[in-house]
Amino acid sequence: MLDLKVIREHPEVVRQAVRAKQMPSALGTLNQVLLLDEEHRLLRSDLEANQAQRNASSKRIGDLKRRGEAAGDLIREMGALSDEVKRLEEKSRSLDAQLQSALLELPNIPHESVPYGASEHDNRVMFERGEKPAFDFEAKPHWELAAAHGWIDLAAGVKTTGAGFPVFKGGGARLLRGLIQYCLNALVDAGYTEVAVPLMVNAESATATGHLPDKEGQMYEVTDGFYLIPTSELILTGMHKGDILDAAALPLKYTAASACLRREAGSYGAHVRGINRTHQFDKVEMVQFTHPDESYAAMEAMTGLSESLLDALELPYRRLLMCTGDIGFTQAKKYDLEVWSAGQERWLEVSSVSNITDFQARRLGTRFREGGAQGRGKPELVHTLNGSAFGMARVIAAILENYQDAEGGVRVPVVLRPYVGRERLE
RNA sequence: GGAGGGUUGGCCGAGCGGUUGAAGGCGGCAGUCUUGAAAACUGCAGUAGGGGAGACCCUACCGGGGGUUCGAAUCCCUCACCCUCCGCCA
Repeated sequence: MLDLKVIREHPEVVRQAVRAKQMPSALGTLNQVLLLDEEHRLLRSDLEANQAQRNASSKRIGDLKRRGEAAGDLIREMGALSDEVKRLEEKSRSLDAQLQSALLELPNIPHESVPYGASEHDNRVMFERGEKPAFDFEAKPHWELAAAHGWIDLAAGVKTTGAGFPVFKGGGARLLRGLIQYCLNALVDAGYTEVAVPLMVNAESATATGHLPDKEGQMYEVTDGFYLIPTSELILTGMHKGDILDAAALPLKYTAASACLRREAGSYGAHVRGINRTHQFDKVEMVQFTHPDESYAAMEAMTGLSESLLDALELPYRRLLMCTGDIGFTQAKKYDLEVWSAGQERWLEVSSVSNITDFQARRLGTRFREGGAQGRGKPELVHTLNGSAFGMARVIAAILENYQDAEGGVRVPVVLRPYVGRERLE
């Protein structure tokens, strides 16, 4: 959610942001916000004047009664005033509700370093690192390798659940577990606090993080008002809803491994084959709460950390600076990391690091000050960031494809061997 | 699932429907005293919105939302959460 004050004072900035993010429908929302805000403010000053008079008269009635004097006239007078206050309060509530819901539909403002672009084609490749493997045999895509060895059983997933719910078995399951463990340990070593999260969120948290209102129908909605988490970000970020953090404790850094559940409505075709895109996948996520002045530096550090893991896994990758048209609703700036997948000969997005600035924090009410909740001074909104140290499925796809050998087996990346317990999967 | 009890400021804890934004205590900050510290004493301290050049002033907020009333932290309804007991269960 944006700062209403900023919208009011610099509507042109918001207008430009909405255009850059390719959200023309939000232009109408912006105008609506401006109108509702104007109306609401006028109403409030009227309301408050009436309330002030009501309070003063009530006080006088109290005085008169205490002294045993008659207050009948004043009480009769108050009836009308009180009705008016009630009417204005109701109006104000309704306007505020409309304003709040309109406000939820305005996207975050992109950072000045984000290139303008209409679609994913305008993203910029910042650099490419690592050697693409060269084979003297025909490299297979991961789904063939996995099927041949039973590492990933798509059919079993279809039987028990449905398409897009892969079952990992044997070496595949070991590789998955090893990779998760490796990433978590590395992040804990880098100063992140490990968290084990609930797999469902309530609507309030999902709204605060900007995942609701859910126009794309990305989240699975289940009974009792819960949603299955599309990423542990919702929990890691939502944890500090309403908190006033201690400035000295910033940045707070959290990491969690969790299953992620996404509807991915409308996806089809070759690019979703195998485990390129699934409804359920495991992801190790990082979240930071930072001082506003530190968030862009933190973003670089988070991205660098993810990259160092890819370096260690010896996977070739590249970093993309996402353009205005391809960064998400909540995001001010975003980098994607893509790993080269030798069997498919294409880049797979495995990580995405975003600075949300104060967009979530405002809705969450997550602030900081010297001394924390009991401290002094004005609480100020923190900045939140999130990034993945990988969607596991795609990294596994890339490992299978890049590390395959002529015999149809797959070498295990050196750093994973202690976790997987073997040097080669066959 | 059933039956009770609870939710007040950073924390603990008062609070008859009328000067209660809220006693008291703890903790915090500043000062007096002290060579320094402690103790003691004095003072300052919530959040959000609005007005004013400023001193200040107004409004809302006692778990959330509604209601009763001239007036609600106090009465009523409702929802959420927490605790205790029973049942079920990994």
